[in-house]
Amino acid sequence: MFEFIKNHISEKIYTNLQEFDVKFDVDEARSYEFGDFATNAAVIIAKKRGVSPKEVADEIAALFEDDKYLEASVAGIFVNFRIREDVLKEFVNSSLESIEVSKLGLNKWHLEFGSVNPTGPVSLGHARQAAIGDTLARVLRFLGVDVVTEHYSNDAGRQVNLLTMSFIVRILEKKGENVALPEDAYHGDYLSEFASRLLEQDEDLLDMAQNGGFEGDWKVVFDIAQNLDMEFLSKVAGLLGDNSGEKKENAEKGDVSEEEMFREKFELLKNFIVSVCRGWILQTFKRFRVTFDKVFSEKTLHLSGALKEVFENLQKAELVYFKDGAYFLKTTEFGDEKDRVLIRSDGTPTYFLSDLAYHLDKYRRGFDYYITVLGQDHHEYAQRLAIGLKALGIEADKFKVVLHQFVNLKEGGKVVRMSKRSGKFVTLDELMNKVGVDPIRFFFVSKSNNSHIEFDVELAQSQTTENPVYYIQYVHARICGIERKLTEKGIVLETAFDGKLDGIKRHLVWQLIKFEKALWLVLNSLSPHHLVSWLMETADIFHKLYTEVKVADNPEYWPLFALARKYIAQGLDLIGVEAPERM
RNA sequence: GCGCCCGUAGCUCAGCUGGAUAGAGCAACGGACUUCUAAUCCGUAGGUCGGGGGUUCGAAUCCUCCCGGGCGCGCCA
Repeated sequence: MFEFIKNHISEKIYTNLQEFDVKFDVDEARSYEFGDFATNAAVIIAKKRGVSPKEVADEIAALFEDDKYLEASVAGIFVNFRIREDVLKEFVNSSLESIEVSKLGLNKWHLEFGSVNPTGPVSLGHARQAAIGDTLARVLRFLGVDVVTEHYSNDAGRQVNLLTMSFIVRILEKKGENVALPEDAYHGDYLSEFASRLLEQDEDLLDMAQNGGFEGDWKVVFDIAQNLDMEFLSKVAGLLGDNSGEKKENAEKGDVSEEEMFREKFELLKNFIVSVCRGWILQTFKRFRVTFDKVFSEKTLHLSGALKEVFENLQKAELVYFKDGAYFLKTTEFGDEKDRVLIRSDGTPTYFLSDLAYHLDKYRRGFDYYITVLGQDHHEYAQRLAIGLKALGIEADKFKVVLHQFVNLKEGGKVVRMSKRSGKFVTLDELMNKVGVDPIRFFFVSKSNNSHIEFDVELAQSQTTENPVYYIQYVHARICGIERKLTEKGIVLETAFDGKLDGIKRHLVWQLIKFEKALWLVLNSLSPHHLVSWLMETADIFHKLYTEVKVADNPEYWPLFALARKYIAQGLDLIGVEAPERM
């Protein structure tokens, strides 16, 4: 409806005034008092013609004298439009059937978000990323887009080796060994807990691992854990290349098969603990009402030779050179300030190379757009990635990165520093335990992506009733309450609207029409907060209407309430927040 | 030093593809529950839109400089 009327206005002006080469705006009027829509066409066209804006404004207004949908009025240099009452009524009655919005068409979009190293719990930063990504996915789907959501799991490389090493240390601790956790290891308590549960053969831990993709033999993992010793740990340390000075001399002498066996054990342990962490992460996201169509493992790219292929393609294109023992990509040829390493001097691929392989994989799966939601700290990386994609010769402008600012946690008026490796942070699970899902999902998408968020834990706990999310949910609960009450009394509720649409009642209908505008704003900015603004405004108008119109005495207004509930429920669903029937 | 983002009411933030008196929530103050849930409503108060300059008929919005804050500038991911 919104987009339809908008187009109707501009088309009518273009067609009748024949000003094809000017660009003017048609949008919602600045204030509801002025009208529903407004255009600045008069001032733009007047300037071009060299006449007064008033003259053109009158001309435009005259065009709409017998318009089917609108009545126009001139206010200074603007022309304002009001939708006719019968058109509004028609909107109400058809929307009671189903909410219709202009669709985007048959686009296929790929959305990647909530991608995290499977090395620990979900942090608040990732939670914001997931809330944004999931809301975008829901909105896009509502707009008719074919969406695939994907979680990319960085389960290869040094970080997961470090994780495994930390896990081994924790197991040894449980077995009574006197070991210290290295500085750069993962210090969170969860690994210690997982170690205990593994040694106790806790079935729930196995479940978690299997949810995270573990397919190995659980008994074997248990055996390995049982028989871990300090020697094993020292071999692991060598594997990490921590002490680069003492490159393994034992490799020369050591029994090859023994070395292979050690490797195998290490890989299995790694596979297990990585799967546990990934299962945990996915479980947390699920609780946060975020699910993914696909979980993509970085490791599979290494195993399939995808990295090698990308590297060789770049080599063939003569974009790679060898220097200081490492292979560099000539990103400077594409505007980067310096060239980037693809393969390190120790022969291992960088994250950059595997990420290029990952994006090529996405590209080959064939989408119209590829969205990646990342924290603001990745902004420079995002640019480099775009450059890398150009080097690969794929359509880089189909890839869009949505950056969001951080979540700062405040406790006692102080900003809490969060770091995963130190284990000092508040996790999404903990926060959900404290305040529930709804306030968090709501809060994380209620500000623009570019805006920093200050999350005050105490405030969230102590003042939950003052959270705006309840203001919106209360609309839904109130309407459900009325319906219950009236139905109990045996009052038959109207299913079609034919009352008078004036004052606040008309304002509400207009607000519901603007739902479509809010969705398109989300689409164009890829920032979900516009939808929350709409929800707030809608709740505001509804609560006013509620005090003004007593449906019990005026049952003819019931369809307006029913419609408000429908829209509020839809809006809340799109941001992943529940619409309760009572509060 | 370079790059990205931010600076709007006491607090947290909308508004930024230029337009008509700058908005909301919270906090403050004063009212409204024998009436569909007061987790609500009505009212009051609160702003040189960080600062200077520029473009324009018109700037919170665009350009530029300055000040202040966050983040990033690895053969980490």
